[in-house]
Amino acid sequence: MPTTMGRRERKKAQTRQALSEAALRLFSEHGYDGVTVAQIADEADVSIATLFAHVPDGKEALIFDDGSERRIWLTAAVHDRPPGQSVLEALRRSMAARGPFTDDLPPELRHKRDLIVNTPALREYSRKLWIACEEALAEAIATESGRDPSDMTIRALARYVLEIPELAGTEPDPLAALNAIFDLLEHGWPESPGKT
Amino acid sequence: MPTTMGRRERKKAQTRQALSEAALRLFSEHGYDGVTVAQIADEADVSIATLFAHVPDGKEALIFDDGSERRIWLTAAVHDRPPGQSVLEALRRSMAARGPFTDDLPPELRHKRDLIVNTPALREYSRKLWIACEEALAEAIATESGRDPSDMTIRALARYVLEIPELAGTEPDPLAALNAIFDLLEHGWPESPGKT
DNA sequence: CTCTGAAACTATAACCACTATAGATTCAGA
DNA sequence: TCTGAATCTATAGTGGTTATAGTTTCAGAG
Repeated sequence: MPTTMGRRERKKAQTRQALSEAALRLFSEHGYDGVTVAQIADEADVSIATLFAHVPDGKEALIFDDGSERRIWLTAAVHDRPPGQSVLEALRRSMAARGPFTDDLPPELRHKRDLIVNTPALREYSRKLWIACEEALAEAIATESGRDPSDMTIRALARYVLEIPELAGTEPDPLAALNAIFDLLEHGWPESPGKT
Repeated sequence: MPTTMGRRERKKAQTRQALSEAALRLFSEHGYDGVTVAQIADEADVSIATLFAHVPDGKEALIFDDGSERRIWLTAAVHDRPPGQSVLEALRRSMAARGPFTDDLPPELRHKRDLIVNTPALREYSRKLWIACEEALAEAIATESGRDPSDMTIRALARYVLEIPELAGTEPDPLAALNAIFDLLEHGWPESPGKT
């Protein structure tokens, strides 16, 4: 067997990519709500049934991958951090280099990111993909900090970290927002005890 | 004008309540996905068009109110807290007495709460209602703590607090989970600096 | 009390996302 | 080469949701 997949899987990947590109092109041109899945299927030259066979999560999932890349990337960021660096610091730096927080991206990806951030349905689905990593991230943090993985504090921390892209992504200065949020998570809410 | 509304608004409220009750009854009996909006409209003896006129947010919104009650309740919890009590402490106590965190409720409301917690679509919509209060809560916190309302730290705090019902609601001991999360928000993530 | 206009309701038809089914084609491995 | 599974297709259907146009019901003005 050759290292490249067989013709079958190659065609499958081609079809999936054609759908992804068609969707991104049409969304950019007419807006998310201005495009029907029928148009996308047409543009990619497949039937509607085929479209849904490739993208079981529906219309919003068309321009995303299946999310496994995110999960791997996250757990790696936690486990492979340099010595002496805290888990939160590692997550902060990794996130800052990614997603909505840097403009150091090919223009094509920037356009895609802007489309996602400015389209509620896509932003929400992006959040879903992040949240789907909650368990994996919680496990990674539990391992690294020697705590119990069922500790609610860990689950909450994982959730709150994964919520950051949606929370900070729409801010005028996303990177500053990201840093402010990580500061909150590291040190807590700095309130003077109460009113007089 | 009498203190009670006119017949018109009374009938409107009646219809809305009939829809709400019909939906709750049918959801409880056949599950959320086992009921169509047509059945609900039928049970409430109105047309489908009328159903959507009363509940513009769609099927999931049928058993919820419009969310304004939540908003009022939240801002009151912050502004009317006893002297010497911190904002987070006030929110912690208020939330603990409500929603998924106490069983001190009429059995009818308990059933409704269980239905919501166990039905993904309803749980998600409940979260939406909470998040819709983010801006109001952020403003309240900003006022009480003398900070700038556009401070990202405040927005994040508000968001994280409003995320608690969904985060802790499914835990075996929701109240303990709620307290653990509030501890995290108050004191931050207590991590030893890093690995060797 | 009556008129008038707005609001609520209705039936109907349509749109769109999504699913189910059954059959045709294509490829992989025995 | 043969067999079976995967892919794709057309088709028809379900269900949520919206638009339209017309009818009934009420509130307030005169």
